[in-house]
Amino acid sequence: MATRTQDAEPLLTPAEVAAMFRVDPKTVTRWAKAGKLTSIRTLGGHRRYRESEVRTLLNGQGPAMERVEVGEL
Amino acid sequence: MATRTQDAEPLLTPAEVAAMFRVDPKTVTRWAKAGKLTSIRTLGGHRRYRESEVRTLLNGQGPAMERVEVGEL
DNA sequence: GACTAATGGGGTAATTCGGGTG
DNA sequence: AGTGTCCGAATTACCCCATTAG
Repeated sequence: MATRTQDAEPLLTPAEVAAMFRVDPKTVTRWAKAGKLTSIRTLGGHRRYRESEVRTLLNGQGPAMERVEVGEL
Repeated sequence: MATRTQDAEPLLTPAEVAAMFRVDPKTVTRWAKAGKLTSIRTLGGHRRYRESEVRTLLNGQGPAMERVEVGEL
């Protein structure tokens, strides 16, 4: 492999994840506690979530999934 | 902190969609099970619906097909 | 150090799920 | 085939306040 120097991994705050799932930030916290979401804790104890994982979960289970069947609007 | 993530579409809760259609939330669930509505499940199993799709269906005429934003892969 | 906004933790209602029935 | 209601169980939403983030 290569460079294990710096991985700029986009992290999301609970409010961001909650907005994407249309749920309460507290609910996202419960998911993290339940182990359904990978939570990265700050030094103060707050949680941060990986944007890549959140997007994957939002799409259901397929990262390489996209469709371009645009109809009329 | 300020919003660096705008990859989320507006979602609606079953109660919201049910109120818009004047039906029971259970009926909305049946529509989702029948494939007439795109349902996005939360990590807890609850369903969320796309606000854009619901609006399109409310308008009546068009099919259940709407444009999907293809992210940057 | 002080400030505003958000988060964590706990606890309690409200909603939703799933199946079965009218 | 489609919808409304019943039930039990699970999940989620909103209340409090102390701490953390920036």
